[in-house]
Amino acid sequence: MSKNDKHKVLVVDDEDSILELLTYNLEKEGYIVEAASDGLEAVEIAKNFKPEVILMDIMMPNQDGVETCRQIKEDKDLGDVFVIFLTARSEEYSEIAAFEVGADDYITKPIKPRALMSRINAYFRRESKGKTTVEQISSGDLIIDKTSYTVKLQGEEIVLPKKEFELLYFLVKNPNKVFNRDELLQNIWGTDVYVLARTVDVHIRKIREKIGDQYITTVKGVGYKFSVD
Amino acid sequence: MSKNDKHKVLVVDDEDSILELLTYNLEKEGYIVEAASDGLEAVEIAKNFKPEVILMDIMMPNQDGVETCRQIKEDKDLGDVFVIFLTARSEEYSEIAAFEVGADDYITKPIKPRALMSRINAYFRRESKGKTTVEQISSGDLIIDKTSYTVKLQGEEIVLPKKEFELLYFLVKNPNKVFNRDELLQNIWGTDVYVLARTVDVHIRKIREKIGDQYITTVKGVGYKFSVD
DNA sequence: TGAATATATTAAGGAATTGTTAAGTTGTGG
DNA sequence: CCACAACTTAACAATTCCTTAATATATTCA
Repeated sequence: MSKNDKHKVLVVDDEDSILELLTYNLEKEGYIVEAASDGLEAVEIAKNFKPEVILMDIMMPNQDGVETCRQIKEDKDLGDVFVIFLTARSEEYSEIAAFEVGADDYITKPIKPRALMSRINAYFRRESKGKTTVEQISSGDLIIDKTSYTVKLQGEEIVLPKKEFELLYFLVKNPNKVFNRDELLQNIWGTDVYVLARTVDVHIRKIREKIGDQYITTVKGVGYKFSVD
Repeated sequence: MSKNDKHKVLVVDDEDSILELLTYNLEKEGYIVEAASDGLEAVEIAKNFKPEVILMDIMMPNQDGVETCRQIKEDKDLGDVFVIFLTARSEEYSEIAAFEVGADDYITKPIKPRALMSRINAYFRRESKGKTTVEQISSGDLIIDKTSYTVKLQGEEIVLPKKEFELLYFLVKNPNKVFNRDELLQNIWGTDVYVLARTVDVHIRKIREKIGDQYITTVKGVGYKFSVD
């Protein structure tokens, strides 16, 4: 997962050891994590934190997971959060009760970190798929295809490395618009990656080397743009 | 789903809680649902109810799912019903036994309502369109035959092991599209199998060893794709 | 024009990703 | 129960990519 599209997950459990386990693994995968140790706290945190996924124990003191889920699902600001219950196999909570209040999935304890991560990753992957990003754009004699990471130039197919491709893709998506190096870094490298602005130059050169000099124009003192007549 | 094209689903399981869960979710989606709690009852109900889909546990008292499925498939009035087995992962029932008696799909417990529904909905969507299951696809000088798990390459026939074949098949079915390792795992290994992403590399290498390096392209930092001009 | 500033180019080191091999595991059929 | 094949994991090698830095070239403006 790239650094600039971090997802937010709220974990809720009354056992500290479980919270730690979940938090540790999720953060290792690059998620932003907050933790709550009962249902009341969970609702409070959720309101501000606005997580995309909540991992929550069903059995908790103060307020159980089912009730907490209902409250969260009723809140129109939080309503489309994805709620995953953690249940011990022995627990006699009815699955129906959980799904009636809008739970989306459940995972039985004991928690296997790898399985959990794969499931959460899968969720975010599904989510991001639905969005209609234009996968292929063309400009003049260039065809740029994100699904294959290739650039087609007069019939010839060129595979670009990730950064080069994304840089070119970004410029082509915004034709004739000039971006300075910092803007390009923000958009392609991400907000929390710190590399020198000059790095952009090198990538621009590599792209030009492969597709020719006529597409990307340098605007001195400002930055670069993709030129289209 | 509109009222006049409601579909009929029969659910069969010896655990009441599962029956309830399935019934609840299916009815919420607009299906007409009947329930049976063992194989004998299932056959009885099926004869009158004439469901289009049967969701059935494999392990049941009185008469197990495999035997029940066989009986249903032999009945000429019910023969083209779509049978989906529910299996606990731990169960030692072989997939082969199930498919030999005509099962069409299977789902491993624990049941995730959302995933199940999307699978059933997908089934009915396919049905209404008229199904075309492609068993053989070819690309360039490669012919890939799913019925025999073989790849024909310039006349020479190569038998691939299951995982290798399915991986190649998937890539060929989506030519020029890059998939990252997680996507490949999800699509070939399944959503609830948890193996390391690097396992994909090894399989890719084995495929390349057998068919040559020119077909599968590595897109560094992204994943793999099957390249076609 | 010449100094100052900005970009282009190249090369090199390090970081990250992938390739490859081999050993351990599991499952299957004889 | 053994032998074999398939699958998974782990370790290490090879490669590619990214970043930096150093130098060259180009542009701007006094």
